[in-house]
Amino acid sequence: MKLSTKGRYGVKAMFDLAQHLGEGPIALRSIAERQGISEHYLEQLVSGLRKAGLVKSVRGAQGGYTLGREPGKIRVGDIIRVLEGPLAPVDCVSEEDPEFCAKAESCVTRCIWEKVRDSIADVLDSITLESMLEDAKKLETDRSLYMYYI
Amino acid sequence: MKLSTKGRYGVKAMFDLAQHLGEGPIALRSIAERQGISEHYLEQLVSGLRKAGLVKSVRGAQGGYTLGREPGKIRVGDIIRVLEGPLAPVDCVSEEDPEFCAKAESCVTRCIWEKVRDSIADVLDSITLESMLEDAKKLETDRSLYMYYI
DNA sequence: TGCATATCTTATTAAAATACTCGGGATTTG
DNA sequence: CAAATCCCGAGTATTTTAATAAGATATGCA
Repeated sequence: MKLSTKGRYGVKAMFDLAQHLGEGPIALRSIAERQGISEHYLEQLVSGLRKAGLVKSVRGAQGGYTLGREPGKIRVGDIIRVLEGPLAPVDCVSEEDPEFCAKAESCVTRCIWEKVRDSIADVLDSITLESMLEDAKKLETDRSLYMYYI
Repeated sequence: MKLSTKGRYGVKAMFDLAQHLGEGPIALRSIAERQGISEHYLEQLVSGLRKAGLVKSVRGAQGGYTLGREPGKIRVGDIIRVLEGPLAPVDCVSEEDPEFCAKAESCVTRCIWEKVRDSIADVLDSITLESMLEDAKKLETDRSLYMYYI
């Protein structure tokens, strides 16, 4: 039940883009350096995000990537689904075209995996890049207040 | 974010044992046949479950396995944790000894993985073998009622 | 125009994890 | 004793992961 680096790196990279919103296209190299990710590997991940419309690219010198739409309209769930495939702890309850199983109607364990899938989806779809930016801001002021009292 | 066969087979096998409660020790071979699992592979999984006290073994002819405690006191989460390791979508929020990360205090993505972990744990720890038996019974009567009306 | 900077695309690969398989030993019942 | 069963460790084929590499394409700027 682990996320691969694809999902983790992808969320990091998208959040990095959100943090640099309005600064024009951001080069992958700078994202990779800030987040400590292999640039070439990140390239592959971002390629998928671009095809899904989550980022837009600008080629050539001074090029780079920007968010495909407003941060409030990009959910962490959207990112994870692109990079890790449809949410599903097991294939028979996949969000899209679940694997057929003859016993599905009478399967008790299936109900469990459905609940797990839905609870994960609820969490990931309730968090947007915008809400993450707000959280980061809050974390920042909390920390500076804390420093102040010490 | 997939469960491996270890977790899936393990839950199936434990539920099978619950369904045969009170029939004395159940041989692995019969569980493997009913559930369509490789017997030798299941052996490895059950070995872990035994060390964790979730099943008891009886060696020798007519031997087999029984549940280690009442079905109401065995949560699906207990089974998954034994077979798949501590719940954690990423290592830095592992349920036990999470991987150290210097940026943990100010990490926004970390909060996400914590929420995911907790929501998964909530689901898996709310389901016991006993509640699964009840669900199975209910599914059964629902299906026979349905058949009756056709 | 030409060079530096980027994205884009495909192929290859090393290492790890997964899902078994196999062989043999220990223990108990009939 | 023989059959059934659990117990244990080693070996292995396949798949996935996480990169790495090499080159093609596009663009801004001097």
